[in-house]
Amino acid sequence: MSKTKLDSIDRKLLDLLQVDAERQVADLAADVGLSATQCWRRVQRLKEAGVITRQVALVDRAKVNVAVTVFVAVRTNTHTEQWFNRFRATVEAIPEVVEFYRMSGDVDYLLRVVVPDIAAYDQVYKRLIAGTQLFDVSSSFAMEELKFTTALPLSYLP
Amino acid sequence: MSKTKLDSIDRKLLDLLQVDAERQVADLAADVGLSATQCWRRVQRLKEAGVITRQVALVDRAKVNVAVTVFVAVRTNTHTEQWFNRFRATVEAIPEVVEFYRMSGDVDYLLRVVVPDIAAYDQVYKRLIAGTQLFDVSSSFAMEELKFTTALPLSYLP
DNA sequence: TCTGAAATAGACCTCGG
DNA sequence: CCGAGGTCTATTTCAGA
Repeated sequence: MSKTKLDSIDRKLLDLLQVDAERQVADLAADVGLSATQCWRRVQRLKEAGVITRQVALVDRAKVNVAVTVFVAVRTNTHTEQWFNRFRATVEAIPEVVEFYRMSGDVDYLLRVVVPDIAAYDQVYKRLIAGTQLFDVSSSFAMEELKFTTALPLSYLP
Repeated sequence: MSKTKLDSIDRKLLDLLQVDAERQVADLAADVGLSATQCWRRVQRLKEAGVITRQVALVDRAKVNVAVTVFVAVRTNTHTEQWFNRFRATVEAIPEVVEFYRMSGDVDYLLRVVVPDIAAYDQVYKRLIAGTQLFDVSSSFAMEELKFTTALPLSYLP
């Protein structure tokens, strides 16, 4: 893996592609002031370097009936590797869990879960605690999603 | 907007496209057992119905130097609409904030922020509290991202 | 060596059956 | 509803700087 140096044109391309990956090469080229060929090569390099990992379709949460977001803060008192592996496997097998972090501080793990309603959340909750022994689980419901973007800020480029 | 009924083939298509939107129609068609034309029509309909909202490029967090994730829990004691509008505008203008929810319970708002390091987070923090009067701000750092997916679970389809 | 224009290949999308 | 062909786009090649 080479030292990926990204200049301002790469940055512009990423900015555009993070918002809409369907744009045509010629179109992008015009926006960044490059020939189509050159632009195509840039995008190719960004993919090969692993800067762009992949391209995905985003789906409307309400339209697939998972409008409810729940954050689940988990604390444990069993800090063994065995416990962790089991917990991790449990969580990864639950498709309703879309994010899963190991945290510093008070809470040990934080999960973001998407479900249709509270009843469905209860099912997920049961699956979670069935897998492993948890010390404390605290669920917070999101009332409204005010911002959600997959576009990362590009002001800190290497 | 028509009542979007999604059958098991739509579900399969969404499942595939949520993971990789670059797959070719003929390829998808083979996987779901449809003719290319029919498959193309399905995907088209999913887009027109707004089930698929758009297609984006996902970028490697480490490669663009925002490897650190911070969750910011915000509490306020100024529950006016004017305050909210100001806060919302402040938050939306900060590209480091990638998620922003209004919560029930103890915490009023939850933000997910991505930055290169703690110093950079401090800058974001300052921008946050500069915009509006906040009662309490509590930051938790993620040590490790164990799971992150943009793919929603499709077991609750309408 | 690098650029960009033009050829090629291949996928999308439309249309007739 | 299906497949075949026309059209458009990505990709490669190649001549020139």
